[in-house]
Amino acid sequence: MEKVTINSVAKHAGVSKKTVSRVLNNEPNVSDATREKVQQAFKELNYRPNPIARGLAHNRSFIIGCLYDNPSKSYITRVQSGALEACQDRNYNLLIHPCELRGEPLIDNIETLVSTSRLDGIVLTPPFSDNKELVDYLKTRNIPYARVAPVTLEDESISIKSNDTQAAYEITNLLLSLGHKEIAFIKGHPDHSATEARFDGYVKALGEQGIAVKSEFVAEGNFSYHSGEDSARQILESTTRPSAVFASNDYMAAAVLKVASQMSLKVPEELSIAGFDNAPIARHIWPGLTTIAQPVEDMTFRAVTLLIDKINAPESDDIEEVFAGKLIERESTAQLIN
Amino acid sequence: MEKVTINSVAKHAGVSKKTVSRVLNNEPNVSDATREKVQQAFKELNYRPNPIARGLAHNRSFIIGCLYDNPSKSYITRVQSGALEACQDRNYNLLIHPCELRGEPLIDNIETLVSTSRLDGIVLTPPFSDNKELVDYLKTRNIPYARVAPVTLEDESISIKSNDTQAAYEITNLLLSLGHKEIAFIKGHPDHSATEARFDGYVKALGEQGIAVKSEFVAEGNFSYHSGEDSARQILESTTRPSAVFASNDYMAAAVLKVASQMSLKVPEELSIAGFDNAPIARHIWPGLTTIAQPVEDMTFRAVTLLIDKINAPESDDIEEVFAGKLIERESTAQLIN
DNA sequence: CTGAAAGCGCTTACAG
DNA sequence: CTGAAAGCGCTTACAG
Repeated sequence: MEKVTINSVAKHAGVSKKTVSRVLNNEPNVSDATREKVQQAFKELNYRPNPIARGLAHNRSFIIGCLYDNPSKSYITRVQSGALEACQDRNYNLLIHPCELRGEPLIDNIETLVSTSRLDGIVLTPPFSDNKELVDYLKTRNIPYARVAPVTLEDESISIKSNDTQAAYEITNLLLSLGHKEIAFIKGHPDHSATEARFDGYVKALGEQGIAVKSEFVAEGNFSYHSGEDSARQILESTTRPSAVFASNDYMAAAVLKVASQMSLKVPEELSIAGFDNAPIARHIWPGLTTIAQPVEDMTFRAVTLLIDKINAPESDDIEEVFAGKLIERESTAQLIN
Repeated sequence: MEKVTINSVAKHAGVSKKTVSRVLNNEPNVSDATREKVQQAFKELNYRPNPIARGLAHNRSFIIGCLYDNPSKSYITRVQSGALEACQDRNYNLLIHPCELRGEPLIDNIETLVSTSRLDGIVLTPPFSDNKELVDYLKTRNIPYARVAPVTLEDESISIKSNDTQAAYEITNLLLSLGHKEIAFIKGHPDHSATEARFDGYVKALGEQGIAVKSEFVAEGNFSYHSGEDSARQILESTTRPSAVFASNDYMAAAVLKVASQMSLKVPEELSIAGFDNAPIARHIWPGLTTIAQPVEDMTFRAVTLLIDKINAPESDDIEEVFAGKLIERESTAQLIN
């Protein structure tokens, strides 16, 4: 295949390459006749602009980086899918960058990423969305970024929030309305600020019913299946066993279900279980998990879209939006039987 | 931040930019003294070569595309993780390209991808690894590619194979050795050639024991959880119920477990279940699934590594390697009780 | 062993 | 409305 460049097109259309460039970028100041002639040439030669050359001239890479450190593969896939869609809409590429928060020095790692890949912008997912050090670094380096689901860190930047506290409040209220009073809670990873947010919702709902939070009913998990197992044992083997467990993600909730099976506790008859996230496993196990569905794809799509807009109009205002989660009732929760 | 380019380095080190370029690319013909001077300048200025400029000059993008259409998110994540590692080792970037085999015209889609992103190479995962049309297109376009887990399509190219037939044979033999004779099978998606390969292993193992394959024990799934559910109902509600079900991936096996629970069939006491892939769900449900672990990350890592080598030495021979799967026994299979 | 020139395919000022 | 020149940051021939 002979290379088709802006020069071939210019020659073919009998205009200068600058004019071709103008048509390419939908700039004004081209006569309709010329524009059509050039577009005709595009078609006839099957011309595709070379993004690398364009990137060099613009000093842009048209690449967005996506930073994550999350144990949930389904979460990551959903994040990617939303980010990818937003990139494709605007002719950007997506670079994925898994990275351990507690691994090698974070800032060094990101510094290398940014300078070797010349990212135009970066989208932060939990737990990075709340990482002050990182956000500060990006700010001083003047690298555009957007945050997905930040919780604790207030920051003037594109922020697409979820309302974890409200969602956890709703799911706890569901359990309360089913007659449960002894409701245990399994916390997530301490590095993720959603952990506290979800716990707050649980505490708030109990508080409104005048129910005290019992420390033996609160276990420290870390969002992993394994931690859910340990937490479930600790909770279910305590002398006063709860009638419901609210695990702050679905993996841990699935682990509670496993432990319950092993202890021959029937779910939901003898134990109600609720999760969070609506991960695939929530509907792939039996009984299916009552949980909160977060619009993860939509949130990431929005974050990346706003990020790209920002890159192209740096003066624009930073936007903060909240996307609500949705309660999904499945078979793992039921009315308390006395 | 002032931009640090090859020119700044050259000025700082008191040499020409060509010499800097030579040091950068580890070319010979530079005196040790000069080389050190330049490297010193790299450090002092904290110089990072601009890959876009390099790409333009080389007519290279240093980007590898990863093509997939797979219902299993965990499979995709594992593929990505292996590919990413290989790319990072060699300073390439990874572009992910989910794509529906039966969606918009495949070749058009890939044509657009290749020409807009200027991929240097592309790694094909199932079901694309066996897609003759696609492989032919890449060949005529002279785009380097590597195939992960191809089965049916013979092709002179980098191919990292798994041995699905052998693995399915082993898992069927395990069930047979546990005393099972009535073993049902759930097939995968007809577009994936692993589907037939796995079925072949099942047929072979039964054949060696003189057991006929009963058509009512073979269900047509498509690798999705939902298809597993339908298949499980069909099989378990038949008049002569099997004592074991071998589903050709773990999602479908998990669905069999769900249906068994709903029918109050105890697993593994009354029904043994085996899966394939060792997806996370295999150990996240209870009882855990007996399955085959494939070294997916290693396979993809190897494929991408060889692909990048090939890009840099187009004359090199194409390599074909086979990676074996490993049988993992968990709680979902047990000795047949009469 | 080292460098000046030209070029990769596009764009941004600047002219007209 | 259109174009000739210079440049993005690097590399590939070609000289010396």
